[in-house]
Amino acid sequence: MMETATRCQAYNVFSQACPTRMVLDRLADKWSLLIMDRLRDEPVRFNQLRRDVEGISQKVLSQTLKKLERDGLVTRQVFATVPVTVEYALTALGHTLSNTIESLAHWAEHNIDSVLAAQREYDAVNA
Amino acid sequence: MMETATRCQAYNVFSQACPTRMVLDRLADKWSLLIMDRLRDEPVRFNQLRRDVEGISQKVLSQTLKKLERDGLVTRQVFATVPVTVEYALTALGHTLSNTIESLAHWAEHNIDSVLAAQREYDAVNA
DNA sequence: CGGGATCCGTTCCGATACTG
DNA sequence: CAGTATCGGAACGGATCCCG
Repeated sequence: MMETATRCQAYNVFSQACPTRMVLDRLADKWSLLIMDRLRDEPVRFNQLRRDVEGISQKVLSQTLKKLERDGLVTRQVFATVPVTVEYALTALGHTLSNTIESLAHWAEHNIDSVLAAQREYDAVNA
Repeated sequence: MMETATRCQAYNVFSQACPTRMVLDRLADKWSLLIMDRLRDEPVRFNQLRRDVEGISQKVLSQTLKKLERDGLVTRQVFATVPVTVEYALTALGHTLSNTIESLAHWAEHNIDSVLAAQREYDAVNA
């Protein structure tokens, strides 16, 4: 388990060279987790994804999907219809991650009120 | 549970107005999760945090801590020593989130090899 | 020690236009 | 339908200087 030279020790998770941090850095953007969450239950086509993940531009969607595909989390399948159809889906690896994403979403759902309350209080004090 | 007007339904997690997305947007930056992970076990002072979370600048650390404090995830305690001492720590709310963060870190630790392999393969094909 | 203020390059990102 | 290419503004983020 610890034979990989680049793998960080537990006490060194914060080092820049730590691969865990590399993964975290890659996923900690505005859209990646959201897109993966949308793909959790079914394959989705490009423009459908664009409509469902509200607010994302087509450029950024394209870029993000490419990164997720490169990381082995998402597959891109082209169907030779006219016009062409492209389906994006989670890989097996992607599915293992989506469980964690869901727990993050659940935390947010359950604690949004506390967060909003804290923000209001903070803003009231720091007027 | 669903009485809050701004809370999204399960089928609408991707809407911009969804509070779950607001929380996700806030945490999905380069440093927030990393800082919270460092605070998991003990309160940490500003410059110690700066040293431990490798690569973060003092400006960005300061900004990120302020946001985390505003969200009610982190507390800031000032001690009137000379020179002044400031300790950052997780709130109770912050601790409930840190469990999820840890599972994300564990996923990364366990699957980094698969991700790196996928990247190499992708780069080889798209030369 | 724990920041704030400023400057400045880079990256991000949205809008628009175009293509197979 | 599923993208790519280009442009320009906005936001991010690092380096430096300064202060209580």
